[in-house]
Amino acid sequence: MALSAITPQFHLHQDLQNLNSHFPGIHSPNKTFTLSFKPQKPYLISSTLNPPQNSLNTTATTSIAPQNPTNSRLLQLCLSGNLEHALKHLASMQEAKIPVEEDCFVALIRLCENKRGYSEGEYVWKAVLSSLVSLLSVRLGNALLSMFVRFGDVGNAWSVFGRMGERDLFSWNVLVGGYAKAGFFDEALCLYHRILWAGIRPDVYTFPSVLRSCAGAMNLVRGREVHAHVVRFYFDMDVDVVNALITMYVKCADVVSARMLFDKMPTRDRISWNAMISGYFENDECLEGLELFFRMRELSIDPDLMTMTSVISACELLGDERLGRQLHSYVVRTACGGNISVYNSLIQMYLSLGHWKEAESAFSGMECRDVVSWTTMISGFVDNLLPEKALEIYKTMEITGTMPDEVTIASVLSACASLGQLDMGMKLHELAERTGHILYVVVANSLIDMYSKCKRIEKALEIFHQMPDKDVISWTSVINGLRINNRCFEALIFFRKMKLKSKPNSVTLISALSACARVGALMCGKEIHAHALKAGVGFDGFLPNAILDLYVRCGRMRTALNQFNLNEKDVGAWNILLTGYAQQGKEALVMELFKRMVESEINPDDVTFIALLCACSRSGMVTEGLEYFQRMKVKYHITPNLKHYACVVDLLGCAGKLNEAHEFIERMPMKPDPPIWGALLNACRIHQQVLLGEFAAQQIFKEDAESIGYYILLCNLYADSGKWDEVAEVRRTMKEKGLIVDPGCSWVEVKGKVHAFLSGENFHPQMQEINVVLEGFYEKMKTSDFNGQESSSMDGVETSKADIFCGHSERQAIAYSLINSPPGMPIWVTKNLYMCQSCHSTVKFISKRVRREISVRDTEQFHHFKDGLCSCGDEGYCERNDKKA
DNA sequence: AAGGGTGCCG
Repeated sequence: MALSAITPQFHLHQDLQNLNSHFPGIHSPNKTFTLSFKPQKPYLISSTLNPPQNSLNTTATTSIAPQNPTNSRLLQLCLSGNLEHALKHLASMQEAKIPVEEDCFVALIRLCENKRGYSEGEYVWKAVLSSLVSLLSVRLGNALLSMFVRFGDVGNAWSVFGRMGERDLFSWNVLVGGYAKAGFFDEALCLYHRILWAGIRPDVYTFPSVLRSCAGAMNLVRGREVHAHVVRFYFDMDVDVVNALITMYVKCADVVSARMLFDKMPTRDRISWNAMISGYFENDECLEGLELFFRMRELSIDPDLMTMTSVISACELLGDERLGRQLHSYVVRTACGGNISVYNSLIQMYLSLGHWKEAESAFSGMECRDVVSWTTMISGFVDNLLPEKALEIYKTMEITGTMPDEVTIASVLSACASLGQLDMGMKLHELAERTGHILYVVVANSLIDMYSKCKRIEKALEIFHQMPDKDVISWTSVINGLRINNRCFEALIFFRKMKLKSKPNSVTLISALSACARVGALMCGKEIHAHALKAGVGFDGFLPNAILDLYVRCGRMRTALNQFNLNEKDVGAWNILLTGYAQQGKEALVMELFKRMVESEINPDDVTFIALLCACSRSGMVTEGLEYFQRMKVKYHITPNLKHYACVVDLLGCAGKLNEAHEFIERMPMKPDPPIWGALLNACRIHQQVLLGEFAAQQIFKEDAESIGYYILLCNLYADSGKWDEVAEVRRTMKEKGLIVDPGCSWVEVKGKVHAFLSGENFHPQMQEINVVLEGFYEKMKTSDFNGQESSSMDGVETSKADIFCGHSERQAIAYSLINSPPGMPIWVTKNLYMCQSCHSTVKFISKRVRREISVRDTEQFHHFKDGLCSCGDEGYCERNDKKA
């Protein structure tokens, strides 16, 4: 039966009459008693009792010592704390149908409560129920109420409450407190008003629970009403009640009211100070909080553990490392020194300010550590981009025998994710399954992220589908996982599904936008852009730059520039634009834009120089590129990373300076990684330097024998040099290793819908028409002199050459949009692999025949085809861009 | 006799 069934639906004026008749001094000005009653959560009860109108002054049944020896024995067992025997004794008494006296039940219930024996308590409650003739006495009922509330079982507490013949204020207070603690704030407030209607005068124990409910519901209006009640009942001088009021105001974000109360207090205890100080911190008014903390010190009131933990975490918010160190030394000198929580917040403070060495020494100096200490270290190392150290700490934690909780597991998983440590991640998965921690949403979310980042997207999807409750982060993780596993199309399908169930946040939108940008889904991206603006998050965090990135990657530079002008022009925005122009092959614009960036006093960062180096590399501007590389180090004090070195190798190598590139690698201050050797291998392919290329490949396979891209490069190197036996050898190795070439995939957006074409698959409903159209073009190409220029490279060996890794899916995409879009409309295709020379020629031909602009964006750059020409320049294309597959 | 008020980890 629902709570509302026994909650009388009072009419407002009737309530007021009631109230006025009991407390003539109290009337109902303003909004004080305008209460709304929401439908209640259902609780099973088997009583239809209404609370008595006035249950004050009811006396508990006087307790009488047990009359018979069996009862005496039970009482004795209870008093000696032997729950197990007591329960056995109870069972035997029930079997023998010996009535159990109230005293025994009360003692037994208290014992259950003290021993935290929930199931035992429930058993006793059933025993009480079965022996119950009429209604529960106040004494027995209160004991049961107290026990169930302690166990957080408000359902049973309510059931007990309903079976009580009489109740005193204690009964009401316990129940209100139980609802408040269990998070049923509306129910607690409803009960509070029933206390008033019943004509009972609340006491100092009532208000803290009621105020906690107002705070929990973030209901300032109700909180103010209760404040008015406090004043009218003359409890506004009681320190505990006023402390609760301060806390209520603080949690409802009304710090000013809290402070007014605090200032008016005739006496304050430490809790008043703590509530007010931490209240300031919670409301981001750290300076005021610190000021109050110093006032407290001036008044020689010693801060306690709670004061210290909250002030220390305020240093974290303020970024005040100096004060943090002072507090640290204060903590060491005082009694707080041995406290785990205080130390935990110190460690957290150091870690969040990036001083992980201090955190480490504070941590190692701790006499004892709890799971929070360990977890703080682990997640702190993850945040400080030191996942290896996070795993080290976790391994030590395992040795010391501390059991990880759900937060620990989530943090360690995030370390595994950033390290790509699948083995460790799978061990944690097993652990989470075994301990039941997988039921926590955070744990499952971290697992999705870990599996995605370790390239096990199927596992990630499996976990996602098994989750009973998915939150925004679950959806975002799976969308992002699909995106980073090159399954952007599916990512967008999930995004659509998500919108029906859960509200995407700005992180979700960024991930979805990035997926759109990847597959060139402009309309879909625009929709998300509009959604973001409508939801009022369009300018949150990285979202403006994600939108900019969408337009740039879809090749809509004009729209991109508009967006750029709207955005706050941070380094990120400039970098996106620079990278975009570099991909469009507009080197001169890149240089110009960089000049303007510097003029507008934006400091370039490492990414900026990657864009610049790429632009130089693409246009063969070796001198300029090397100059930028120097400038980055000398003028901007940016230490080049592996990606910069790879860019320089590419720059030198593609320009034919292979030996210089090799020497450059040898001179590197760090160990070259596979992508750097890959750049050299690619250069060797362009300039047909088989020996050096083979050397580079050897270096790569020593470290990375699983990435398919390098095998394809090597294959192409051999193919371009006519070494067909070696090609076959490499392909055999690939097959042995089970490496599968990504199927070519092209996306085209027609009428706002993205269509994906997978090479080798023919399941598109219009596939027949598409093939007819393509056949037509091939026929015409044969008869025209258009294909003359590349006939030399297309004869005989064509199928064995680089083209085998293309998939040619872009042809289908183009044919599809020719059929389905109006004449003259430009066509935009996005591709997951590099466009092969044969496709390049075909598309050039098509663009001339149909007089349409066709843009194909492959993994490397944009090809804008118009009137039989491509923006990349045909020579340039053969040289540089028919290289990597 | 019991019940209430303050802090730390993703």
